[in-house]
Amino acid sequence: MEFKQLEMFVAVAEERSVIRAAERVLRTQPAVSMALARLEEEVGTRLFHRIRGRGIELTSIGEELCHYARKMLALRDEAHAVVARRSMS
Amino acid sequence: MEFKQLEMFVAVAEERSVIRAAERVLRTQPAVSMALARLEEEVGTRLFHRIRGRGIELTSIGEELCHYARKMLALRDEAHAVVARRSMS
DNA sequence: TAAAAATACTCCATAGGTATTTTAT
DNA sequence: ATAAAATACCTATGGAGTATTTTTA
Repeated sequence: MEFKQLEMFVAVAEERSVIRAAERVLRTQPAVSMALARLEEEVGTRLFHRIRGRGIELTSIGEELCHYARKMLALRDEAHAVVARRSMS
Repeated sequence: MEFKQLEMFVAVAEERSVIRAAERVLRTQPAVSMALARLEEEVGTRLFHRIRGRGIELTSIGEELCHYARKMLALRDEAHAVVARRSMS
């Protein structure tokens, strides 16, 4: 599990689309597609329902993971901010 | 910021030694040393006081980041556990 | 001179890009 | 026929190992 993966995962969850998520995170569609595959591989479960030609949306386990993903990303940002603030004062 | 880096960072903080941290996380001393350097580079601040020939210990900013690091790692583990539990039931 | 971290270097794994294929509508 | 995701293939970046150097006590 990597922060980069989590960013892509959350983007796909929110956009309900790999292509749009890819634009948002400034990567290509295959890069995002494979990142999801690796994440699912790692956790050993499907995180999305794929509807070919239509889109993609979270499974219920995916939704649960998505909550955690957001928390982790938020913590990372907060950590950055706190360190940045303290290091300049 | 990567989870791998955070694991190494916390290990060094707790062991107060790059060498011992490296053993603990099953990596080599230079690997850990460079991971710390990259993390410091990224956040733009010193996270440790180096006492050559003696050891290494957290700066006050390092301590603050260490709290966040532990939280992020704990969340990751919790996320794994939750997904694993739900995916088998 | 011993103990610990940093640096130099090399190599390899893999994340990511381009191109293409598959699948559902 | 279109739209979207998956797959194949290739390349380059950078993480990690071995060997060595630096530094302080």
